[in-house]
Parts: sequence; C-alpha cells; structure tokens
Amino acid sequence: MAKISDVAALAGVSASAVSRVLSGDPSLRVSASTRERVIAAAKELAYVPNHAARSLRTSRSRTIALVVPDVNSAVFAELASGAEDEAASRGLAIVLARAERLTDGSDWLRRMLGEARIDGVILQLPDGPSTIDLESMAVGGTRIVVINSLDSGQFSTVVLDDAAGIRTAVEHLRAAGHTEIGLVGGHQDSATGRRREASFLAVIREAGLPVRNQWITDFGYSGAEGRAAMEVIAANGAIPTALVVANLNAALGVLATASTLGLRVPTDISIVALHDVWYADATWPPITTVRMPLSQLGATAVARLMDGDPTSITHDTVSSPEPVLVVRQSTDLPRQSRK
Amino acid sequence: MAKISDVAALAGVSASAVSRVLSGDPSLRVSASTRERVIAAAKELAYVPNHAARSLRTSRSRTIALVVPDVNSAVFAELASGAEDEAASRGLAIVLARAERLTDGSDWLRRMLGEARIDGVILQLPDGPSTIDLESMAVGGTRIVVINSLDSGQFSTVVLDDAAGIRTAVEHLRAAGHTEIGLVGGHQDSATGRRREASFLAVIREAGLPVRNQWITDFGYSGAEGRAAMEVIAANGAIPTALVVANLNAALGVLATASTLGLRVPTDISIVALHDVWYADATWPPITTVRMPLSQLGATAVARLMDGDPTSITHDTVSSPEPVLVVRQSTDLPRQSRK
DNA sequence: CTGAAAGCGCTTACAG
DNA sequence: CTGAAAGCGCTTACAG
Repeated sequence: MAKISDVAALAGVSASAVSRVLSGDPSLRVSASTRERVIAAAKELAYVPNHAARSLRTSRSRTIALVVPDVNSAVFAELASGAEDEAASRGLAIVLARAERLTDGSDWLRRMLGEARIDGVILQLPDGPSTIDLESMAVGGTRIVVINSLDSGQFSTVVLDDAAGIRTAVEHLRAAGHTEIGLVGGHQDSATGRRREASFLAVIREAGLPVRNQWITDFGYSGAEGRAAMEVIAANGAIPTALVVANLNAALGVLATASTLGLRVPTDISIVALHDVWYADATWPPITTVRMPLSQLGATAVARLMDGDPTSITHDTVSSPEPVLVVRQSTDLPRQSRK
Repeated sequence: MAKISDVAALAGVSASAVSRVLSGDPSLRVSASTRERVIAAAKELAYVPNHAARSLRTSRSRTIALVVPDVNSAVFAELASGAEDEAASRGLAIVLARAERLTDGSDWLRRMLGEARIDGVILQLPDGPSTIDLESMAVGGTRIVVINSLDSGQFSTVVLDDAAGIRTAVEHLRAAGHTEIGLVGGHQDSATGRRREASFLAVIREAGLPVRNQWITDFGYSGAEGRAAMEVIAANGAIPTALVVANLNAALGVLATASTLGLRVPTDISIVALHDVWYADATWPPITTVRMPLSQLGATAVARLMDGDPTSITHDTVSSPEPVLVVRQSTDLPRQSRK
C-alpha cells in the first residue's frame, strides 16, 4: 500500500503537508493548487492511512467493543445493526464479544483494553445476578456505556423507555376490556427487571386495576424462564385474562407452555410481549408485540461513547421513536366478555 | 499502561530481552533466573503489549472481519459464536460487518484493508445474485475465506455438508412413508441454492421417488420467499405430502402461509427445515429441523483464514458433527396413510 | 548469549 | 505558512 511519503513525493510536498491537508487541519493555510495536487496524488495512489501507525501516534484505536450476553437474543440483531451503522458512519469498527468474555477468569477485556485495542466498550449486562466485575473494568479511564440494563451509577448508561413500552402493552389490553392483567417479568436483581415491574405496577394502579402477586413473576427473559412463569401462574387457580411479557424470548416460552397446558391464546388468555422480531408472524398464534427502538439504542450508545467529555457520566433514555404496538393474534377480548 | 521499557528497567534487562522472553522466542537462551525476573516484572506491572505498536512493527493486526448478509438470520448467531470462540482462543478480535458494507459505492472494506486494520475476511455471500465485486476485494493478498456460499473458485471456501443435511431430511420423510416430496429451495444463482437442489434431486432419484417440477421452488431463504414458495406450490393442484425447506427462515414463511391457506401441518403436509434454532419450539406446530454444524463452520473458517499458506486456496466441507434430525411436530405420516 | 539501534508509518510541536 | 525532526511502543536483524 502507498504510504504518506509516496503521496508527498508524488505531490512534491512534505509528508507533514500531506497529513495536514488530508486530515483537514483548519490551521493550515496552503495554496489551493498545492491542496489539489496532494488530493490528486492521494487519489492516484489510492492512499489510505495505516491504522496501526495512526493509532500508535494518536493513542486512539477508533474501535469499540460491543459486549452482549447472548448473540441469540431477540434483541441483539437490531441493536447491533443500529450500533454498526452509527459506527461505520464515524469510521469506527465494532468488535463483537459475548459477555462470558467478561466473567471472572477471562482476561479478554483486560487484554483488549491493555493493548489499547479498543477505545471503549458498549456493554449489555446479562439479566440476573451479575457475574461481571464492573469495577475492575474501569481501568485507565476506559469509556464504558452500559446499555439496556443499568440506568444509574458510576458508568454512563442508555436504556429503553421501558415505562412507555409497558404502558403501551397494558393500554392495549385495557382497551380490549382486560382488568385482570399479569406480568411475566425479569429478574428483580437486574435493573431492567425492576424497572419493568415498577412501571407495570404504576400503570396498573393508576388504572385502578387489581394487583395480584400470584399474577406477577420474575424468573427472567429466556424462553425456559417464560415456560416456568406460565406454569407457576397457571398453577395458581385464578389466572389472569391477560399477560404482559417483558421480553419476547420469554413470551415464546409462555406460548409453548400455554399450549401444553391446554390454555388457548387468546381465547383463554391474551399475551402481549415487549420487543418485536421478524419471526413473530410465525409463532402460534402470531404474537402481539410492542416494538422498541433498539436500533436507536445501539446508535445512541455509540454516540454517547464517542462524543463529549469522556469523564462525564450521562444517563439517557431512548424515547424516540416511541414504542409501537404491533397487533397480531395473541390478544383479544377477555374470557368473560365473549358470549 | 506500563510499556516494555518499564518492564525492562524493573527486571534490569534490555527491552529486547523482555520482548523475546515474553514472546517465547525459541532461539533465546536466557538464564532461568533472568527469565523469571522478566516474567515477574511484567506481572507486577500488569504489562500488556501495545497492540498498535506491535501491529505497526509486524504488519499484522490480529483482527479479522466477519461479513454476513443479515445479522437477523437464523444461522448467524451460532456461526458467530463458533467464530468468536475460535478467534478468542487465538487472541484474535472479530470485527462485525453486514454485507451491505461491501456493495458498490461503499468503500468500507477497502478502507479496512487499506488501513491494514484487518488481516483477513470471513465472508458469507448474500443469497441471490451477487452485488459484491469479489475481484476488487482481492487486494494486496488479503486473506479471504468465503463461507456457506461458494465451494470453488479463486477464494478459499468452507461450506456445510448440504448434501448430508438434505439427505437426513428426506430420509426422515421417507421413513414416515412419504413419496411425494417437494423442495423449497434457494436461488439458483447462488451456490448453496444449487448445491441443495442438486442434493435433493440426487436423493429423490436414488430413492426412486417422482420428481415434479411444480413441487420445487427456488425463491430463496427469507420468510417472505418461503411464503411465496408455499403459495406457488399450493396453487398447483396436486400438492406434495411433504416439503423439505432449505432454510429455517423460509420455513417460517411456509408455515404461516400453509396456515393461511387452510393447509394443516402436519396433517395435510409435513414440513422439515434445514437449520435448528432455539425458538423452533415456539413455532406452530413446533418445527422439525435438521441441525447443521454452524458453530464448527465458523470455527473452521477462522482456522482456515489464519493457518497455512496464505496463498493456497482450499475448499473445505464441514461434515462433523453430522447433521442431526430434531423431530418436533411438523412432520407425520402422509395424508393417504392416515385412516 | 545479550543489547543497541533501526525502523514500522504516522502526527504534531517546534523551528525557520 | 511549510518542513525537518521527534517520537508513539514495539520487534528483530545485526553487532559485539
């Protein structure tokens, strides 16, 4: 590959001048013709600055890590797309890693940071009790943005507007006439889980609807945990006429177990889930969801990571575009209003 | 962060010695006590070599790009996991990119390569007519491994054993008594599409079963294309008693459209799809699949990219572990043998 | 066997 | 306003 001295030689100027012209140094006053010669020479040689050299010189890698608990998750693909687009438009590369690289005994992130290979980390904490030593990550002033999990604390955070999502789901059910509404929620030792449950309780109370503890579970967001939640709720006799499921993965488990238990959806129980995915049309019944702005979450996280003062802590909520209800066939009128 | 000269000073040796001890240079004969002092000093200072400096010196970035057409795809998550594990065990980082970064007008990959930011590329071509200028990617001896698409040509390739997968699917159907079997296949201008169709025809003919052109479609692997395929097959009057769907995404579309058209699965038609996903239990009916070794595909691609002579072209098929049939509820006896 | 020195390709204070 | 020079932190041929 051509290097900067090749461009300088072809243009008949110094390497310094080439660097400054190409980087758009505003303090540079060079004649228009010189500038053009430099640009033409760079183009002719298809010059691209060597990343390692620039990185060594500037101490910036222009690379960030995206660390997620589960590449399989319903939310990952859209999140990653949003982050990737924003990163690409800024000339950043995104390195992919699963959260297990962060658990005790793995020095993956420590190495990546120590090697100065990444400038920052976008981190989605796993649901449930954390096995990640967050403190030890805050080494050497590393920029960290925690997404879709924490919403306060010593790290910058970006979260979805969970309250708006939950409200959209509940209001859809209320509009259909439901008054007995349960929640299949996330772990209460994770911030999203607490946030979504608190939002749910607030909306239900505000509407003057009954809150029944046996209609509320907090097993978590996986399909298996959704199954467990449905089993527990069904075992309690008086089951609600509708469920809000705080995550689509769990909702698939809820659907499967409802079917196994002979509960017809939506005839016996209506189900609405947070997060829309492309295959929601192929579940049975096709599941009604609330589409959350995951792509924007990813993009915002990249922006927060790179913009502004690295030492300032910000806590953002992505509230635009608003959650959108996607009505499919898992929600209907409540049982008692049928005949 | 500590640098090599800090370690050298603490250990009382030269930077050269530190570099050689830490990199395990075999030609180095240093006293055991010196070696220990160096290692102890590096540990004490938590020394990690600066990646940019090493990269600049060695002209190796120890980073590879994983370029896939669709992060949303049913196959991506497992593929990425396998690649990531293999990469992490080799101290490589994986940069994520969607194939649209490669289409005309985008110079993303050219930049990444030109900047010497990546050592190689694992590339899954999009299904359908290629909009990617493969030739122009072969710049500066870049290592490229094309996966799950091409199986010959000027680039090294790694593919799944599509023939074994298709055979597993067909034999499951034959064992249930099906003789009228169709294929919902991929585009015939993509290599996987051709490979899977050819395998299907070979197995069907070998079994002495009839081949009917109207039972075979080649719309592609997306959910929407699966819908179109089911519509076309259903419109043809004599529909087969079973379908092999060459990709799970398409199978979800097939299921949805079968339901819309009033075709009961598996009572009226059995469906078996290539690729298993975690949410297959939540489709309706839960879909019978053939699990392909996608994780191994990813790992093998990383190995092929990094090992051996960069200029040699290899064409590999991942045939271990073998495709595994996962029987769920979308397959049953054929219609006529029911009563 | 070990260390001093060169050099990878940039950017940027500094001198002219 | 422009260029020469230093230096980012490594690795490795070379000299001793």
